[in-house]
Amino acid sequence: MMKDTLSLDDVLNKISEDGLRITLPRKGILEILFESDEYLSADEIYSRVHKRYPGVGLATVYRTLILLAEIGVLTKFEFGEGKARYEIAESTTGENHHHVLVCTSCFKVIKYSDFTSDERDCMKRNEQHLEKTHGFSINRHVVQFYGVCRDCQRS
Amino acid sequence: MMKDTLSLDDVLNKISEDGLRITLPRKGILEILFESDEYLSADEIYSRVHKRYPGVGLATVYRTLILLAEIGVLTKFEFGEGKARYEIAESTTGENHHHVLVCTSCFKVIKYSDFTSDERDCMKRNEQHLEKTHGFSINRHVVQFYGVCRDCQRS
DNA sequence: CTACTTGCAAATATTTTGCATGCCA
DNA sequence: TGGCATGCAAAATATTTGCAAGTAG
Repeated sequence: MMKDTLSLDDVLNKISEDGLRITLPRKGILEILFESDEYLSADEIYSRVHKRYPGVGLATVYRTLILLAEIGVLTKFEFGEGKARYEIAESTTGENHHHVLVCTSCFKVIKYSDFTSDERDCMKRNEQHLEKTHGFSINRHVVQFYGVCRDCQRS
Repeated sequence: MMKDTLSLDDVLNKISEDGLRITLPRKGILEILFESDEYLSADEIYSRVHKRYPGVGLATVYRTLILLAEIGVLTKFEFGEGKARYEIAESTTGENHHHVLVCTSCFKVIKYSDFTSDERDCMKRNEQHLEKTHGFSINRHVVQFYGVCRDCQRS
């Protein structure tokens, strides 16, 4: 039985197990991602990593993000801004549900976890139903509510 | 009480009511969108419109999509491909829920409407809860299940 | 008429790729 | 040491913008 949340060491182990190399850019990028509790874009990650480890280049950030998403330790999101954002996956195997509130005016993203247990049950039932009826193997799901936040409503 | 689904005429009326002009490019783009039941990207819309009305340019397509999304007759989506896709909104005022199954391998998008009524109720309850607790004014929501489709599982 | 729209080309923004060099295991 | 990784620059994509010319109302 796997832990609920991934640690930096879990990820480094996973990288090794997959026959990939643990390098400074990879560690740096993971540090930044683990330190942040927000969805980060590639250039945000780049500027933070590059400040700490000046050798690291933008192309490596992109390549690393793709690779980490492929091995399941990162999740990629898009919120209508025209660029992707990333976050450490909750786990490589278990639940990966991402429920957010997005402001279409300022692109603030609020993750909410105060959903009722029936939302969870409902999504679970649905996932099983869809896997069966459509022959999909489902890995994760995303629930996004789009609207205008309190601050933007005032202006 | 408004109709459930938007017609081309509804949209043209809305454009006029908003003080905007009804032009050939705008009509052409709307024709294409109404004829398709899939999510279309800007360049897909462009090539179809341009074939029918050779004068229409790509920049106009982009500008029109932004404008139509702003007045609420189009909805913009992103499925992790790195580009946006658009669809006629279900209505300018009522329910705008979009539930899909996305293949992360081939980017096939399946809209499903065979969700149980409790999924609908659940989302509705949640929406109201979130509006209250976070002060958002919510316009629409998106539910996306990501996985691998039957065809891609074979390869 | 007049101001909203358009087409085209140029500018941005984001992401990907080629290739010689670097460095982890 | 061998081959995966990296950095840089260039390329590929996607989207936006400036501006003169067109046209709907």
